[in-house]
This record gives sequence, structure tokens and C-alpha cells, in this order.
Amino acid sequence: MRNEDPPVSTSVTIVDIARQAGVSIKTVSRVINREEGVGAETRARVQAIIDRLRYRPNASARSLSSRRSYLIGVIFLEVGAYYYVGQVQVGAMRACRRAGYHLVVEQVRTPGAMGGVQAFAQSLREARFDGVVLTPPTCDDPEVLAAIETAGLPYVRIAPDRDFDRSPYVFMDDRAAAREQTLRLWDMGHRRIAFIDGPADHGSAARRRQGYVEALRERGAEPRPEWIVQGAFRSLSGFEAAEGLLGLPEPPTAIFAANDEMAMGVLAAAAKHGLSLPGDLSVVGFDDTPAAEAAWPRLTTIHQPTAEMAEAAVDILIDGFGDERFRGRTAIRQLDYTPMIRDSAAPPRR
Amino acid sequence: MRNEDPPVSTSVTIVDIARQAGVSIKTVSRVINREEGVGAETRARVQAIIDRLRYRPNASARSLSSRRSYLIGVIFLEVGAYYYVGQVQVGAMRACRRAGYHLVVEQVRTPGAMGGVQAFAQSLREARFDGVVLTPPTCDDPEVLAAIETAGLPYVRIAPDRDFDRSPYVFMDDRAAAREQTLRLWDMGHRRIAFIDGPADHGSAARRRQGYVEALRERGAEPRPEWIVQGAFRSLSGFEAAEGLLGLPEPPTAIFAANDEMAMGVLAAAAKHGLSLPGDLSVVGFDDTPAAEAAWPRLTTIHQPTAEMAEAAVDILIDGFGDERFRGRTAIRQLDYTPMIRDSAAPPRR
DNA sequence: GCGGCTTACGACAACGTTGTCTTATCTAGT
DNA sequence: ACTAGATAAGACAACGTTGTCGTAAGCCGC
Repeated sequence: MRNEDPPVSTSVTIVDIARQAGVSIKTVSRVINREEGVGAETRARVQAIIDRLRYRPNASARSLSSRRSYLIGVIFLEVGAYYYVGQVQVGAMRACRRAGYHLVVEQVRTPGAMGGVQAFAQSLREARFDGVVLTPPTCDDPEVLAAIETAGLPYVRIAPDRDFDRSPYVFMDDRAAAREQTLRLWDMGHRRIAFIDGPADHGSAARRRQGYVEALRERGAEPRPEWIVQGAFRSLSGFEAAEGLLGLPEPPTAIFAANDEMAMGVLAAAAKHGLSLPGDLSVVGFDDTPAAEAAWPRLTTIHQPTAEMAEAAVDILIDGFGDERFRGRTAIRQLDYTPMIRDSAAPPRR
Repeated sequence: MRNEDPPVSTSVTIVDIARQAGVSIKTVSRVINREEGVGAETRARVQAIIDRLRYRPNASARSLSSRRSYLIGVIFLEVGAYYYVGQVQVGAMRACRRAGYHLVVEQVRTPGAMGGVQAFAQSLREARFDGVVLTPPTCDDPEVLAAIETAGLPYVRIAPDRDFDRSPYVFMDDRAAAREQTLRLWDMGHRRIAFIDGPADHGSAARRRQGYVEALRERGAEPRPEWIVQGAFRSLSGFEAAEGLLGLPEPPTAIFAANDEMAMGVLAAAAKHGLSLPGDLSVVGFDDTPAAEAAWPRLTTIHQPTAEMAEAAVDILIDGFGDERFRGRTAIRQLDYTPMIRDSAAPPRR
């Protein structure tokens, strides 16, 4: 067991391994890919040499020959800014690593670049992904979907909003979570509950709004249009929405923001107005970002298992590669939310 | 100009183009890669066919043959959570798109996975990146650097903290920015200025602290140890640090958090203590996240051109590919910060 | 001892590009 | 008119794998 590591790694190939082991390259290939048809003894000998020389197969060659790139794309409308994006990557990467895949980040909208979906589609066809994961709201964009299907790429969507039998997908029951959240406010005694909506093209925002509406109707109240205001999932939009709401002749006693970022904006607006929370105003969010826990008052919200959803999506994708026709399987995976009851919601002060 | 698009794209190759154009595949290859040695007329004819058939070269084949993968890795200690990560990706992707590269995200630390840097190194060698971009604090990790150098990969670092002539890098003068920031507080009249530090392994945190210390000394004051507290760049750590600071017998009148996330935590702690900002306490941050603008009071901070730094890093990387020995060039690129003077800092109330 | 089956392995041709070298053809200089 | 030198294009061999098919050896049943 002397330290006889090879010199600097001037790329050792499958041929080197085969020669050293005295077998054919095909046999080495079989060992690498854990295929059967190799005797235990031979397998061990080859494996030992692979380990000693620190051999790693060349991804390009492998991919050219096998038509598999071991690359999975995760597609965002826009990378950056959101906490959500990071969480998706965390989960997706975990699943990729486990299965020996790499994660390529793609973005449909590239500020300052020419050609929108067109350029994206080109980029797609060139990259040779084995499959892609689509995140909202891109997962509902007909153009994007068409581009991916034209390229013949298997894909899994996270939290899509329609065409549910068009592909496998993973989701969480946003509507139910939002309904519960609203019900909790109502049952605390709130009767003037406002809702700050997400971007119009965002399916999960719409479902959260539905849950809100549903809860009110369930308690026999008709949602008032002036209490449902448009937001953009960014803290500044939450701030502005709350400003409007608090300036109303009959301001709400509770505000439900469709995501935590906007809820943080609401907190800021409340601070500006000198409101004491949660006494003067209850605020609840959705997502459970780290900032929600470090807010004051600590934000009551819904924990969304984003990373786990992304992980499940990649798992479905990779599992599907075995199958002849990926589209045949319409795997669906539902994950659970968790209400995080903290301090920002309380019965309204009389 | 009839609409005679080809049928579904059952992968058209360079051979198809060559046949249709009546030229050799090499000539097509030359057209694709904008090499010289093709007549204008031939070039146009070939290009037209490429466009008509929507041909895109096979990345794997190209990569196998040319030893270039057109893949650039961007390496984080941990993806997720930070605003920073998203911004880096935005910039890096912009540069990649421009040059026809794709961006692969890698993470050194994979929670719940075996093998730390070792597994990472394997993953690296397998992926065949053309080059990688390292972000802090990973860009200062000797093990990671050694792994990358062993693999013979060109790399560019973003905001490294040492070994400045080991590779090209891009940076921003954190120290100067923090010094100015501190000076502004001092010159407003603050004499008890606390600093919430970042993680110990984070070079830019250390430089910001140096700037803070330097500013105080410049004004003839010696920094008090109890006013420099450890944080972790997360909002919760900012909250906790502020709690400690505000409980001091002689609490600071201003708190400088080494990043915005922690500053947001400080804001929360101040709200908890019923402080009126900025009268009772001035708070300043560093980074200029979107949340900083939607806070109340709006957070005074330093705008860091993160996306631009990442973009520059990728540009340097790609430019360097032309050169024989990448290590020969030690390109350095400095970008400027911008103080964002908003409402969270003001002269102390007497 | 023969055919038929299984197991373990190898030969060889893809895979779709790019790199290197060679070969026509055209242009300019004398 | 002849050569030198540029320019345009092609032939062919890599690149490092995997897929397909072939085959030798061993085992079984009779």
C-alpha cells in the first residue's frame, strides 16, 4: 500500500484502464456502468485500477455515444431575487448529485438580450439536456411548453396551473393552505381581511387567492374587491399594497399576503403608520422564508416544501428516463404544507 | 417563401446540411464556427440551409472533438437562501448566454450527502467544465482551490481574500465602502457605533470590519470589543446580535450590519424594543437587497454590483480560453460600490 | 458425446463533431 | 508563360465512450 498515486492527472481514459487490467474496453465500460456480464473477480480487478488511477469517464464521449448528457436543466422565468429560486436549486441539486447528474440553470427571460422564447429554445436544443424541470410561472407558458415538446425533451413541472395531464408534475395544495390560513384569521375574530395577490401569471398566487375567497364564503362573507389588491411577489409591492389598504376609509384588521416577501413589505408599511402589531393589525404570509422568522413580530406563515418539491421533480424525471415513452407516465406527487403559527396574527383589538 | 418548415426535428446533423448544400461537412463546420476559408457565396448558401433546417450542432460531439464543453461552473459553498447567490447567477448567465455557454451550478457542501470536497472534486472532473467561477467564501478554501488546480481547470474568483496572484479575480473595495459608511455615521454625530460581523470564513465580512475599525481610528476612537459582535449573514443572527447590543449597559446609537439581511434582523429587534428609528437608533447595512428598500425606515446601505462582478468574472474566464496558459494572465477587475443613502440613519437624538 | 443453454468477454462500428493535412483553383509577379 | 503564394474546399483520422453482435468456454441433460 505504498503511496504510488499516478502523476498529475493527464486525463486517463478507458483505454488505459483496459490495458492495465488486461481486458477489453467494453468490459471496463460494463464495470463503470454496473452492467452485468462481468465476473466478480474481473470486476474487482478493474474497479481497483479505476480507483487507483482515479479514472472518471469523459462526459462528452459518454453522452455522444449514449445519447444521454447527464445534464438536467432547471428553468426559471428569471433567476435571482426570489428565495424560491434558491430553494428549488437546493432540492434539484440534491437529487442530481444522488444520481450523478449535473444541474444547468436556464432562464427564459434574459434582460437585455435579444430574442425571448426563441433564443431560449435554441439554447435548449443545443444544450442536450436529458430533461428539464419547469418552475412557475414558466411551467404554464404555452410557448415554452411548445418549445420543449418540439425538442422532444421530457419535463416535469413544479406547481403548474393547467394542462395537468400534459406532463408529470409535483404540487402542494396552495388553495387549501390559503383557505386554512384565512379561516384561522376569521376564527380569531377578524372580519375585515385583505388579500395581497401575486403576479397575474402566477398560478399558485391565483390558487392562494381562491383559498382566501373560499374561506370567506364558507363563513358567509362575500370578499370585497377593494380588499383584494394586486401585488408582484416583491417586498416593495407588498409595502405599496399595504399603504393603499391602510388608507382605506374602512381599513382591514388583517392582511394576508400571498408570499412572505410581500408580507415583509406590509410589516414595513405598518411600522411607517405607527401601528402596533399584531394588536392593530394582523399580518400573515406564505412560504416561510428565513426572514419571516427574524421579523418582528415573527411572521405567521405557511411553510412550503420548495426544496423537496424540486427534489421530487428531478427524481420523477430521472426515474422516467428508463421508460420508452416518458410522456406515457403521468406521475404526480403532492407534498404537504405546514402552517407556521408565530406572532404576527392575533385577535383584533376591540 | 412558402412555409415549408421541416417536419418535427428528428435531430438534423452536420451531414444533412453538408449534403443539402453540396459541400463537405468540414465546410459546414467552418460556417458554424465562423472560421475563415469559406467563400462568401458558399457561406451564405450553407447558412441559409442551417437556418431553414434549424440545425444546431450537437454539443456532446463538438465537445468531445474540440475538448471544449461550453459549460461553465459557478461554485457556491451552499446554494439557496442568500440573495447574493441569485445575483451571481444573473450576471454569470448573462455573460454565458452572450458567448454561447451554459451555466452549471455546483455546491461544495451538500447537506446530507457523503464526502465533502472529495465528492465535489469528483463531480468536477466528470463534468468537464471549460472553467469555473468561485464565490466567497469557497474562493478561499485551500482544499477546493487545490482540487480545481489538480483538475487543471481555469478559474476566476469573485472577491477572494488571499493568494491574489493565484488566479484572475474580480472584486469591490469592501473596506473602503465600510469605512465611508462608518465615517458617515460618525460625522452625523454617532459616537457609539456597533458592528455586526459576518461569518469568520468570509473574507468580505472581514474587510468590512476592517473598514469599520479603520474609520473609528481615523476619528481617534478605539473600537470597543463589546460593540463588535459575531453574526452569520442571516437575518436571525442580526436579530440576536442586536438583542445583545441593545441590552448593553451603554447601548450603541448606531448599528452597522455587515450585510442587509442582518440589518433587517436589527430592524426587527429594534421594533421589538419599541425603538423609534432612526431617532433612537440608526441602522445601516451592506449589499442593497430589494428588501432593504421596502423596509421601514428604508435602509441606508451600500449597493454592491454583484451581478456585474459575476458577469465580469465569466467574461475574463471566456476571454482567457483563447490563451495557451490561462494561469499566465492574472486579470483583475475592480467594480465600484454605490452608497444608498436612505432613511435608516440620522443624527442621534440628544 | 452431442446439442442447447448460459455466462463472460471481446471486436468493431457507431455517435457528430473538429483538427490536420492535402489538393485544386485563382491571382500576382516576373 | 511559368512559378510562388494565397484562397477555398475536401478527405480522413481523431475524440472516448456505448451498443450490437459474435464467440469461446463451461454446464446441463440425456
